[in-house]
Amino acid sequence: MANRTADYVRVVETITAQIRAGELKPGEKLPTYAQLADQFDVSVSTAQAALRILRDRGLVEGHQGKGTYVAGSPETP
Amino acid sequence: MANRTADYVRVVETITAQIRAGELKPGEKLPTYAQLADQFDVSVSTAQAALRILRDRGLVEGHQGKGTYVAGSPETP
DNA sequence: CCACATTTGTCCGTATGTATC
DNA sequence: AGATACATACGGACAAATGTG
Repeated sequence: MANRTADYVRVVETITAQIRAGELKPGEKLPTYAQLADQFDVSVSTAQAALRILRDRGLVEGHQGKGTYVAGSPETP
Repeated sequence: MANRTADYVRVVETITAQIRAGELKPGEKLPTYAQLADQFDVSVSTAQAALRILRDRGLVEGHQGKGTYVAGSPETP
């Protein structure tokens, strides 16, 4: 027992909470893969896996060469 | 045009279609990672990534040591 | 227009842990 | 005790898009 939460789940939940709390607003840019990996003390691969899920859930949108942005803005579709 | 679909997306969509078509019924066991990787001609890592998304969407449920099963059965929650 | 750095996106292989049989 | 199978984590490699000089 004492189920340890997986790292990528923690990243997903933390960012999700920040969005729902309004700390990250629609259209706003998230940190890069490398920065998130550094902040959460995980590898870039793990940070990518977390963002992949957030993309799949429609919470964020990634744009190659630019960055990852919070979805929900009227300008994003 | 000619949008090249990512391998893991193709796996996700194929399995999703099979479930929605009733080809894979709730409670039924899916092939193993290795078998799926072989069928779709992708690596095990890619097959895992696809199943991770299907789990995240609640379409399937994984059980360590047993296998991955189609969700929606009254016995699965 | 071209070269370069940055950043996201995808894919692969491997290692380790945990649960089941 | 050993084999099988899912779950997580890491690192490396390459492509594609963007922005800058």
